[in-house]
Amino acid sequence: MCADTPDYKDTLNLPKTDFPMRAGLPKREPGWLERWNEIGVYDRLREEAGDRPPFTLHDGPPYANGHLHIGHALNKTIKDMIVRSHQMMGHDARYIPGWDCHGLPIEWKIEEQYRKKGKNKDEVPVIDFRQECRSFAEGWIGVQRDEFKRLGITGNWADPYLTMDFHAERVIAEEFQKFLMNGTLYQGSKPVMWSPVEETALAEAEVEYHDKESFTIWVKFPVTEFRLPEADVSDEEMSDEEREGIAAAKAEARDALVGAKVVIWTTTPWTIPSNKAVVFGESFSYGLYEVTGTPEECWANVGERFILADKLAAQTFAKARLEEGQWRRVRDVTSAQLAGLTLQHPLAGVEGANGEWDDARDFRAADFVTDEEGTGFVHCAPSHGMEEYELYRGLGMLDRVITYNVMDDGSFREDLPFFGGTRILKANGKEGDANKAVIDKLVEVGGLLARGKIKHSYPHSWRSKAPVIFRNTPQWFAAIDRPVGDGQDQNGKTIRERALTCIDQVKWTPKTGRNRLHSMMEGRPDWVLSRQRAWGVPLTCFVKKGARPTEPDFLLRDEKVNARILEAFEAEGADAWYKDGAKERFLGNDYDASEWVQVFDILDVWFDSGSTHAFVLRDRPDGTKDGIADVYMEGTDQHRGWFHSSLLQSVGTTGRAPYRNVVTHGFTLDEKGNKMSKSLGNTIVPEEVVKQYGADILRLWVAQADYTADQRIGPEILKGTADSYRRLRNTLRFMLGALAHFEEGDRVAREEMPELEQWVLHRLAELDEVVREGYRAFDFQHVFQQVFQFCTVDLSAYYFDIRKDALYCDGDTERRRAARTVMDLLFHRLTTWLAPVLVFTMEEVWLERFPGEQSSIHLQDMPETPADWRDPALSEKWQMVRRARRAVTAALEVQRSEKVIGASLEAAPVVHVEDEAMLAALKTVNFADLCITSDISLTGDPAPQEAFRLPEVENVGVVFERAEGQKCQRCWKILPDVGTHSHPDTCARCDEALG
RNA sequence: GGGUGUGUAGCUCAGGUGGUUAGAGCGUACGCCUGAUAAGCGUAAGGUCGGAGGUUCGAGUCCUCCCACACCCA
Repeated sequence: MCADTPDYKDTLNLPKTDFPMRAGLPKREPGWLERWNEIGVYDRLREEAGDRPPFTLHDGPPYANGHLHIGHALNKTIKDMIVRSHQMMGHDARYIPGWDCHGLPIEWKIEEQYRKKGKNKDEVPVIDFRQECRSFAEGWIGVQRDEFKRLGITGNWADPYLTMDFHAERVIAEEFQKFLMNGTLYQGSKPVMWSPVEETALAEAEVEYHDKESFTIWVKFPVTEFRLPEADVSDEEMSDEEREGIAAAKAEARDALVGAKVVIWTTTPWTIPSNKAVVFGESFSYGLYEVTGTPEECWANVGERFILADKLAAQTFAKARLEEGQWRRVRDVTSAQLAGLTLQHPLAGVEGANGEWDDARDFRAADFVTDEEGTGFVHCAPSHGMEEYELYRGLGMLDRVITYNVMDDGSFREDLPFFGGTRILKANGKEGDANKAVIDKLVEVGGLLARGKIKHSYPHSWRSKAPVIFRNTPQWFAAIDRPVGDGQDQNGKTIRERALTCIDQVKWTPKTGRNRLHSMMEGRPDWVLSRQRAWGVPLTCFVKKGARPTEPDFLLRDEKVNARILEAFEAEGADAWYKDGAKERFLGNDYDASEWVQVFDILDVWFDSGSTHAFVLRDRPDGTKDGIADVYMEGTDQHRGWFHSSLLQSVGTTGRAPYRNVVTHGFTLDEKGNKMSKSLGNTIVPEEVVKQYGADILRLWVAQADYTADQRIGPEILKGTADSYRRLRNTLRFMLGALAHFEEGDRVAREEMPELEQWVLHRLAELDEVVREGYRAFDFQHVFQQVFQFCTVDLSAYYFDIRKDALYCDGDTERRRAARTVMDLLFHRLTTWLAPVLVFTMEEVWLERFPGEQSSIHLQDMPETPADWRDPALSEKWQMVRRARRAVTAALEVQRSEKVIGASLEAAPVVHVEDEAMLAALKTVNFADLCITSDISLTGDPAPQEAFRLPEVENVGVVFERAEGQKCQRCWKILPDVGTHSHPDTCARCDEALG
């Protein structure tokens, strides 16, 4: 540049904006939150909803306990993006956040506080205890609400739903009463972990495992009979010889097996009196063994025969003190033969037993038998073991195998022969006398083969540190295969039938959710509704004193009693159940209170949350018309949790599902795909991310991940997310700069625009469909990826790069006005499309252009796309143009790397186009502008040998030529006419622009 | 131990019904620009498609087994 050439920089229309390149989100986000609060965005959208179609995402309530972790953040962010995107697509999208308030973890915390103060829970009145639980939950609700809001989650935070609201407690009780009245409620029993010391049932989370030394015994169960299945000899095809052979073999086996003893091994001798069966493993190899010699002290006799798993025989005999050579294997025992055996309890027929154990024991194969330890046979006391209980429940034989031998305090019932009154554990938790009594009796009757002690991991009470036992306890169940009988049978008669039918009326995202829930529903047992706890909604019912559960008038079913309970709960909460005189109050004058027992179990908290559809969707003014939610959205673990209990509950009370869509997200893992844990030090806490990067980065991480599967998060991933954010932010910043002082009068109609602008509009029309379809399918990842790539590939690297020349250097030309019109249209679309994800940043961008106290992107809808923007023919033409451009750009790159040129404006290449259609197309556009060269020549002549070609762009050869002329000091193009105009060192265009 | 699901470049993801040298963006390296400047443009490197068998003329895509991780259950 000559010394006397003016500096033209100030005469250009350079981008002008105060929008900062760096966001400073952690500091600035709270300001926008404050602003939305002042505007009252959520409420205003509700007020202005008019006849917008409603859209309701029903919140699955988090547990009101502790600070938020990354899973909470993921969960609520997805929900928020669903709600916001539907709002902006034209719905009235409502969202009422909720909290799950009742239940064990809160009870614990309160008990823990008691222990610190040296107080005992049992000495505190229940109502006081419940009140403390309530305040505890309230405290955490406040904390979590603030933490959720900080993430930019919108919703009715002023009036959330709580499962401990009085109305909620009333509805939960009311829903329970529906099960009471329609006959699906019944009392049964089930083995649970029971602490004899505290005389209470324990949940899995309330036990801890410690090493414990236990008695271990090997017990003989005599074989009394052997019978092969009839089918074996009645086969018509069989010859007489075969028949005789089988009969002979059968007789031989019978001689060998009857009188032999099946040996079981157990570490809980006290369960032997409750034994009802023995099971074996179908695939193990078993043998018949005979004792051929014995040492001095031994409980086996010469000639005694035992059936054992071959793999475990030697070690069993060793425990019985037999030495090598004092026993021999006689023969195989096949599983078919095992199945033909009949067993007897070792105490059968013993004098003084009063026939207690005389019935034949059930004997069959089961899949929980192991051949790793023991004998290959497992003794079953289904009252004291989960696996055995499940086995016999599945067989429908529970009534034959359930015993009631063990009392609350761990003692045997008084009338149990030999052992009545003995205790498994003493009151102080130490070993009682029951095990010894059982062992002694077995020795006395010759029922024991061996004994020993073993150290093993065993569950202990978290509170008393004493060992626990498995014990069947009375519990309340909802029968899921019994006809409900409420007349709402359009989807089936029983709860299970209805649930299975309804699953197929729901849309599952991802689709695999359907099968997950379906298989669970097919296989699940009756719903155990009762918990022996204090903080929750009680099972509001009465049972007749002295009546058995099977008697028809066992349960009190009276609408008037129910109504009194509900009225009290509505006004006073479920505490009313625990107040003095509650029984008399609710039973009223119609019943003699002394004849009825008030039930004090509380409902499974899954029943609470399973009922939210009733007290939220059905009952709230901002619920839904039909009580059904458009969407339930939770983690995949909720197939067994909330999706499951909500469906069971809803189907049992309304006959249909409470949701139309079920969306699930996976779990959040660390960067390597492992579970996060404090001990591994790989946890990412939302609060930290917000502090370091801002909530928008966390939200963007959610949008970039495939949330339907497990996702990963970690320092590197967050850094990548922040990088993407910056790229996008700068693109928006450029738009803002280009739009400075844009006015309505500058607007140019589509048909007046250059084709390049029309092509951008075509892309916008395409994207509009992608965005809306994506949001409707809850597929944020696809939406964001498409929009983001559009911004980088189509805008930043192409359209913006090309139009910088016109935007900066043109005077008030139609070309420039068209470009700015497109910028404006882009602005409205990009901001609204991205607002559901980047709630803070899009507000910032929006306010930069449309400041104002009441202004907010979140009050906007996504603009409709005019039908004529879509122009497939134009699009096809411009794909061709862009292909040719790629060849030119690549050709220039060669010159650049060889230091022939720096900027592309130094070039004016000759482009040989050997395709007529392409040549014709290129001639209709300003190809030099598109390639950002000072000039370009188009020719149909065949390209010379030395021309540059791209293998993927056929029929185009580029011959490099340097641009002729001088550099225009204003627009930097190199043109021949520079210097011939009134403004020194300018080209014609710039000269005119300068006026 | 059982059931379900996931596994494609450093990162986030595309890859209808099996068919040419497996794609994109980000990041990285290098170059250009210095009028989007702690920015912008371009080029390049980078993958035994978790592993091993099998079906097929041909498999990231179908089948079997295995491995890793996760969730649910026992």
